[in-house]
Amino acid sequence: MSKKSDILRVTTTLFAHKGFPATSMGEVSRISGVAPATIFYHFKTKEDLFLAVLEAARDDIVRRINAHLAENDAADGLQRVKNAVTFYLRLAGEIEDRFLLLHHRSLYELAGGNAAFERHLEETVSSLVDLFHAAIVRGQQDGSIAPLPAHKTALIIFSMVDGIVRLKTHRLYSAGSLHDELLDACERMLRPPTGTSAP
Amino acid sequence: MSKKSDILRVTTTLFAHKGFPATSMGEVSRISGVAPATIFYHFKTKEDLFLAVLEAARDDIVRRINAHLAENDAADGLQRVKNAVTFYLRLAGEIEDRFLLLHHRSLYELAGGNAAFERHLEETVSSLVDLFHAAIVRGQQDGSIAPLPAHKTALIIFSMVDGIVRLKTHRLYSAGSLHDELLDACERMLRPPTGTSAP
DNA sequence: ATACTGACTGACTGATCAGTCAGTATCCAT
DNA sequence: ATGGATACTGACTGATCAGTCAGTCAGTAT
Repeated sequence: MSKKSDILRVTTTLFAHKGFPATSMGEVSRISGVAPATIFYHFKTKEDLFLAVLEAARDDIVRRINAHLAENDAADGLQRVKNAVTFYLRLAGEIEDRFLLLHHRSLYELAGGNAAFERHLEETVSSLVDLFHAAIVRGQQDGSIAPLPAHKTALIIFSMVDGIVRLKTHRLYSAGSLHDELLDACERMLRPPTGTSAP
Repeated sequence: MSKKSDILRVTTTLFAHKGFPATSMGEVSRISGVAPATIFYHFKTKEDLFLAVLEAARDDIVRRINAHLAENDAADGLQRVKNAVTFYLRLAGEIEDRFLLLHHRSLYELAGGNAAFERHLEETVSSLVDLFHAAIVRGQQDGSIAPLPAHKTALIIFSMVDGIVRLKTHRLYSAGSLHDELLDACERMLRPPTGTSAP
């Protein structure tokens, strides 16, 4: 099992930083110290290898999110949204490789012609958007969040947070320092007009 | 000048939809009906061609934004931000190719090792963020926008809007229908606490 | 000992890649 | 008409690509 995990580990960072088409199997072989033919023994094609790497990354992220949610139970829905934003930013810093991987356009192009990639992409986005969606619904129940369309608002917040992560991983601006302003923006965006509170 | 513009036109859509590494010069040649050697006559290398395509796309976008700003003078800063958001979404629909191009990761990877790409990328992001930044500053002067850190807020709004564009161009969810909610989100995020208005 | 297994590999293939080069066609200015 | 620039091309190259294949090897069951 050692060589197979070596291949996965090396391929994760290569695909994350160079993308699918720009990464050659020869490079994976050279860096991991595994013979080219061995890679094709474990993974039938280059696309299969990419899919395996993507699924491992997604599983890792989802696993960490679930662990975080299980351990942290915020006071109200709004606080839970803010917790989720903070956690998302922190996670994107801790396991940058996996986020770079999920942000690659190669993924979207392959999704156009391959059902497995398409399913993977939809599931990934859904599970991340749901993270915010659940918190918003809860906030609307306890009165900490205004009665906005929950799913659309979740998409907007996801776009916003994911966009900041993108700026950060691409080293555009010092996006890390946007954390406080991002939380403020969420609060202003979500809180009810005035003084409305839990029942 | 006909062949050169043929090459640029074909390459724009190919790079936009397949990315830099996955697009071969042979493909550009085949589709544009121009001999491979002719492409290298006009553009010294593949990277040079990519840079030319990117700069044409950026120039096009900036030109359209300037034309829009010259023709539309909103009532106040907040309205100007909302105009900019609407215009950005509309532009991303009208000239999807150019936005797909700017969203490609290849760009960011090339920016890591090539000063010309790095400069291009920074200038592009700046000119788009500035669009929102100028409107926010004006809104803070006329009292329609709360006294938030203008540049950071502009980055957050840019991330949000650009993220929605991404969902849209990648056909994830019906992100086009998020337009109204996006404007609401901007307004809630930006407007002053209560009843503050222009002097 | 024999037979079979999964893990692994070196050597190879045909296709395709970006890029080159010598040479042709078209033009306008002299 | 002629010389020189500009536009263009077919034929080519060496490198690299994803993927194949025949076969080695350690372990294990019979």
